[in-house]
Amino acid sequence: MTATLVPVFAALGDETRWSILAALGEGDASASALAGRLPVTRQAIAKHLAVLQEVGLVEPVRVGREVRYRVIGSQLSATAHRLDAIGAEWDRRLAAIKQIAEGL
Amino acid sequence: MTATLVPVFAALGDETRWSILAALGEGDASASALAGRLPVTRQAIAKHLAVLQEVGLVEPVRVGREVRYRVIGSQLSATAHRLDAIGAEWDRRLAAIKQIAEGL
DNA sequence: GTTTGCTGCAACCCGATAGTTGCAGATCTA
DNA sequence: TAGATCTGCAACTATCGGGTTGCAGCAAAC
Repeated sequence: MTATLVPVFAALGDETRWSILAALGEGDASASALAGRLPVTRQAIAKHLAVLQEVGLVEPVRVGREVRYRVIGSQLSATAHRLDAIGAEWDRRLAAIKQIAEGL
Repeated sequence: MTATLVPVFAALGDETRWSILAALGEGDASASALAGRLPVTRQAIAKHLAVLQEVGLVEPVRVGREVRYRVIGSQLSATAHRLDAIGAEWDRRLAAIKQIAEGL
């Protein structure tokens, strides 16, 4: 269902990919259309879109002869919640360790 | 204050780094100590710790002649919340676009 | 004061990946 | 049918990053 967490972060760890996501945020667009707005080649964008699709952050939609891509915001939210849970767990555990260390 | 978002994700996009974070979750440890538990060299771990420190996910603590590292869970939570906000914003905007597209 | 153990720096290797150009195939339009 | 566009595949380059080994420096222990 949801992709494993780490590859999602790897996908999000690239500026160009965020530019693409930002551009897609203003409406679905094809790789060619995005190439007009961003300072990289269509093929480079196509590769990035493949990566984003792989981890479920984006989804292709055929419209005639072109392939538009749409951002899946819920995947972003899901990832955020999993990360938040981990962060909270860490704080909890570290607090426990700290108490032990303080001799309580 | 909080590091820019993208480098944090880049830091979280590596399995070994998660192993290190997980190991640190059971208590602060030095690079040498971690090298005993993980299947990589001390220097490799040192590099990873430098990356993690750079983005504020981890914090060094001198203890005598060794340098222990501690996870900063709150940074993880902060990142999660920023990501969640972005995801929600995206969903909101895309819903609006969808309504427009449906002629409403 | 010598030995032990931990840190830090530098050079190096290699695989992954961001980016490019070029071309072939498919599809809409005139 | 011909021409214009958009996609997809392949080859190639170059940089980055994860990992290694080796060595020098320094703090603790004995």
